[in-house]
Amino acid sequence: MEDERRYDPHSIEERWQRVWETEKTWEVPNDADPSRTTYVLEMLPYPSGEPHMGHLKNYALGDAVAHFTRRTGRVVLHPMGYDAFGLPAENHAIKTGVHPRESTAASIASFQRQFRRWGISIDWSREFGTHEPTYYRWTQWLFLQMYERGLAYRREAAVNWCPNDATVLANEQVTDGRCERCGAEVEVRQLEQWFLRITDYADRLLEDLGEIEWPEHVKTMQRNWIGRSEGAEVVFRCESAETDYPVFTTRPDTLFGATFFVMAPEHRDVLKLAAGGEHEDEVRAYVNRAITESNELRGSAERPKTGVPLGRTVTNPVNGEQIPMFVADYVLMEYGTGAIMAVPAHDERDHAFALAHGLPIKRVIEGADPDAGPDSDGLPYSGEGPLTGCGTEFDGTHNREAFGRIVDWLDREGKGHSSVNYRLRDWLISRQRYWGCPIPIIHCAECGPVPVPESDLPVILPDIEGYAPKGRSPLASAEDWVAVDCPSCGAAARRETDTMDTFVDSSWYYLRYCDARNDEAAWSREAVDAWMPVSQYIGGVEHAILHLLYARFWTKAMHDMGLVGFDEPFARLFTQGMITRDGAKMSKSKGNVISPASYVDNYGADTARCYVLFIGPPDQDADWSDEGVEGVHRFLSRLWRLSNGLESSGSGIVQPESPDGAGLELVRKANWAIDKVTKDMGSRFAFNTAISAVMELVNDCYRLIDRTDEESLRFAVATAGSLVFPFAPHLGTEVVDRVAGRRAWEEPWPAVDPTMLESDTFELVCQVNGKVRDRVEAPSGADQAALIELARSAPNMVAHLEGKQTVKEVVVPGRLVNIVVR
RNA sequence: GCGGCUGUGGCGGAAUUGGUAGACGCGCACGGUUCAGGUCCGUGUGGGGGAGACCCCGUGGAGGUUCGAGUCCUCUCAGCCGCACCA
Repeated sequence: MEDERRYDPHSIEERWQRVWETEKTWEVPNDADPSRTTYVLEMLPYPSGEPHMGHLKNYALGDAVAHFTRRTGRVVLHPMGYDAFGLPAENHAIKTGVHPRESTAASIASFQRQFRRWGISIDWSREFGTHEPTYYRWTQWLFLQMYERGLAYRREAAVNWCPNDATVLANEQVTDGRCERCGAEVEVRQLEQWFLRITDYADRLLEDLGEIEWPEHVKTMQRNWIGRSEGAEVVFRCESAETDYPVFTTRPDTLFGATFFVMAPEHRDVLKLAAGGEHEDEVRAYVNRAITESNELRGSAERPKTGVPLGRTVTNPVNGEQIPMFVADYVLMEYGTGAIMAVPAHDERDHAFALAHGLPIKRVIEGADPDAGPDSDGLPYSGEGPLTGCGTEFDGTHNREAFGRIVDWLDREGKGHSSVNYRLRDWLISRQRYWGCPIPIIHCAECGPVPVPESDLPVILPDIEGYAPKGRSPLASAEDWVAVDCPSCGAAARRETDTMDTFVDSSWYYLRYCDARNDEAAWSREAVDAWMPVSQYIGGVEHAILHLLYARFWTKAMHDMGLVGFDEPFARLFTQGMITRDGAKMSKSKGNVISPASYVDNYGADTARCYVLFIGPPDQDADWSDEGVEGVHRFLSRLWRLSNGLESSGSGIVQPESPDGAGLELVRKANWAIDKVTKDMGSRFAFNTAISAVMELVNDCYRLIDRTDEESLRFAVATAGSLVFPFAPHLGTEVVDRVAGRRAWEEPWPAVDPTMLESDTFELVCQVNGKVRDRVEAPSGADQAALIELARSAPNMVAHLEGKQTVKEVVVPGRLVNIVVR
């Protein structure tokens, strides 16, 4: 019934998966010799529904790297876990009433099944989900370590508020200023929130980008996100209020051109300054409107510049001029000091505001904006040039020089100093959500926030009645859980009811894998130092900023606490491209979603895995094609049929002593393939060309099969199996087993026989004036003169050289001769 | 607006250091196997010209450097992504 001549991936794959499962082939010890360890890690999946094509690509990539690395003699840690807390499971619970724990467990089970069917080489002894108390106990512990060192703190902040669902939203839940779920316009509310002090690490996060091998565009994105600006803090005094107001500016060289002064609506002195003045009511109304408006609305640069005068002035420290104060929503409280000096001649925004409010525009740098019309004054001009119109010795000085001199002057006068500012904000980690890690803090009326004692960890996430948001954290409804005694004074107190952002969970999971079953500590320093940093991290670009920045920050914080001995978590990073369908992102609404499971059912895991790697360069987006899958399946079938037609040598993969004719050709091709695949895997992520090299080898086997000796063919086929193993581990194993009687994963990576990479002759390309005119067979060792002679005597060369005068002869040994003529 | 990425046959892509453009796969065409279809095997396949040997053109576009450019430089067009009132 069963056709023996037919490649049957399912029986092959199940058979080897059983071996790997029972022998625990991919498990590694915690205390491996650090000089031999390599840590290969793919970003852990968020378990929601079934794995999709992006997962298949991610883990096929990582597994190829892991397999290849193992066979080069390294001990490889290749673990798996689940980023299990998060909003989708909670939203599902709100809709269906099913506890997030149940839907998450179902999804995890599905991921586990699929990963096993795909044959991914995972050390299952280290598996965990971030929602398990044995994991989040340590998330809480680490949070408290940060709290004790002041790295975690609580303050009031503006957060996104959905008036319809009566809940706070995560930034990720706000799309175009609207609530992702109900579509209501999001408001801003001031609430007490927990933050992690990532801004303390801004400079190190920036500098250490130089030490890690990451794609340049990811580093650039992180640099832009951190947004370091150098400038100065300058003090403007408001005499009538007897208060100094510092501002941050990147252009202290334009200080003489400051003609007004603007404060953010959130600035706490705004109402006080306006009080009693003629604009008091107007200011109050303006501030009230501004602070309830969405960031989305306020953030637009195209928006007209509005604002209200405060009815007071400040003194420009360099010239003593009194300039008017305003409140305007284009100034952000979160950046700098929440107040700015406005230089309308040299700043686009200040210019727009000055025009709208009839304020003076004073040029202090010579130059004109190139985009300004010929009849305009060329303002606002933000370029460089000499200073002008200051009425001091600075006039005529180039602004670059004036920058430093003005800052020095301010410093001497006690009116300012050089300063650095960052775009990066502290990381807001509290979420008014149920399905997350509880923040281990107890609020006591007497003692304030008190950490939960270490011995009481973990603070278990309690079961609750309803998940629907009611204007406060869902956990607040678990009265029995919330009410506790203060660990410090024993008085009645209440637990913190916010949970942590899920990015906290995923900021340290890679450390836990190193020592996943430790119930005494988050990890032992020895285990972590043996494996970390991750040698190769692989995941989607969508995490280029948040996850990858948070994890770097976390590692640096752990390093400073002495918990780890390194301060970058991921030495090398690879970001994979998306798999699209008909050129578009797969989504349920487009109806173009295809699942890996159906392809694994139809063609086997090896075909599905090979195809996602063959489809194109892995860092680029690639479009899925069913015909392409069949092509890869055909290739694997052809390799299987070759192995099926051969008797096993039972003695390993052995290159024949001295093959000749077709046999020699095959042995050479096999060595060429070894060389090609090794280079493609070892020095770049070129899986697509590596697979095509094995295809070429297989094609040559078919081409030469009738003329070659069996030993050479066996060597070529076994080599093909051995080389394809990292991409198609089951078939690779099957072929090496059948033909050579060895277990592919235990075989060292094949070594090239350099003598087989060379041949006696090569094809010499003959050019005249850079154009190919002929090709001739040339001996490999021939010298330049001999090559020129050969080229000149090639038939079509003779025709092109006839009657021409030679100007120059260029020889590239082993490749070509180019004769330049007139 | 700022920053980044990508443009190569009918399609996905290859060309690692400036040295034969189009490897490999898909698709298509023809032939073989087969009762037939499919499978499988083989041959061909950038465009144009020529009976043919061959010739011309060709890597988004325009220039440039070079004996030689998909690759380096300048300008430019198109598409995608990230950030965006950050003083």
